Amino acid sequence: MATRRRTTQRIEVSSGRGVFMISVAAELADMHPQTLRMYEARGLIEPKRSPKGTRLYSQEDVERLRRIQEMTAELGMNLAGVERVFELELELERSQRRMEALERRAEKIRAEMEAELERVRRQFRAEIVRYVAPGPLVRAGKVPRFGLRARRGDAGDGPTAG
Amino acid sequence: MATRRRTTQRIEVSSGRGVFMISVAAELADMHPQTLRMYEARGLIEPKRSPKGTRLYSQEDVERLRRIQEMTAELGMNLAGVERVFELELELERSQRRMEALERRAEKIRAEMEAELERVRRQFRAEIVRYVAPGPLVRAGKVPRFGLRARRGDAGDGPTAG
DNA sequence: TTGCTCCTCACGTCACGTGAGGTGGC
DNA sequence: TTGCTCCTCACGTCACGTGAGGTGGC
Repeated sequence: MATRRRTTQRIEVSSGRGVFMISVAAELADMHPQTLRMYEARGLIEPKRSPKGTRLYSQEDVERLRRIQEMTAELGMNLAGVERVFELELELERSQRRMEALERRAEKIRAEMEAELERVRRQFRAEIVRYVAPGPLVRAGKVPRFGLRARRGDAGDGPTAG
Repeated sequence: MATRRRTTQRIEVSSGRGVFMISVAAELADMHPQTLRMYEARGLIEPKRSPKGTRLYSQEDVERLRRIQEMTAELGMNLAGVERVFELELELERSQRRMEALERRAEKIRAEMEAELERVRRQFRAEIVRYVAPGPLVRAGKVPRFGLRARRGDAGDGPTAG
C-alpha cells in the first residue's frame, strides 16, 4: 500500500459559482466583512445569495475584491475611481478582442487570395501546355522550350560564348 | 469702406503653448487657483513657466484641467483615480492607433494581392491569345472564340432555340 | 497703492472603513 | 450557548479643496 499523501488538495470549482460565505471571502480578500457589504451596496460587487439570503462569493468575486483592494489600499483610489477603472478596462478588453478578430480576418483573406493566386497561376501553366501540345503543326522556332521560360528575351537558347 | 466687424475674434494659438496665467486658467477650468498649484504638486499637470517663474498654462493644459474637474466634481473621483484613468486612457489610445495601423496594413496587402491576381489573369489571357493566333495551323474546332470564354461548356455557340 | 504672482500652513468637509448594537437561524 | 448571518447607525481618519498670511515684481 502506498503512503497516503497529506498535502493540501485543490478543489475544482467553476470560477463563477458562489461558494464562500462573507467571512471567508473577506479573509481571502484581506478585508473587513462589513466592507464587502458596503461594496455591494455601492454596486461594485454582486455575490450570489443562498435561499436563506446568505451572501455567497465566487472565485471571480474574490478576484474582483482583490483588485479593488489593490486600487484602494495600494493606489489610494476611492470607489468612484474604481468604478471608472473597471469601465475603462472593459473597453480596453473589447478593443483588444476586436484587434485579434481583425488580425484573424486579415490573415484569412490573405490566405484565400494567396490560394486563388496560386490556382490561377497553375491554370495558366496548364493552358500554356495545352495549346503548345499539338506540336508539329505549330511553326518551328516559335515554340517555347519550357512553357513560360522562353519569354525571357526571345533569343536563341544556346549558351552565349564570351 | 466696409463696416468694421466687432464680433469676438478667436486668436490662433498652438494648443501646446503656455499662454494663460494661473488666474485665467483657473477661471477657464472653473477651479480655485490654489487647486491648480496643488494638482501641479501632485504631478497631474505641468504648466510651462515664464522666465520670472510665473506659471503659464496652454490650451491643452486647460483641457486637461477640465477633464480633471469632470472626474472629481461630477464623478466624485479622487486624484489617485484620476491618475490611473489617465494611464488607462493612454493605453486605450495606443490600442486604437495600433488597430487603425493594422487595418491600413491589411487593406494594403489586400489591394496588392488583388493587383497581382489581376496581373496574372491578364497575362494568362494574353498568353492564350498569343498561342491561338497562328490560326489555320491549329486544329479547327479546338479554338476558343473569345479567349477564355469558350471553356464554359465547350458546346456549340449558336442560340439554343427552345 | 492695487492686483497679480509666488509660497506654506491650517482648517472644514466628505468619503470610506470599521466597530457597535440588535436580530435570526443552524 | 456559540458563532455565524443579516441589517442600520455612528464615529475616526484621511484626502482634498480652499482660505489666510506673508513675499515680491510689474
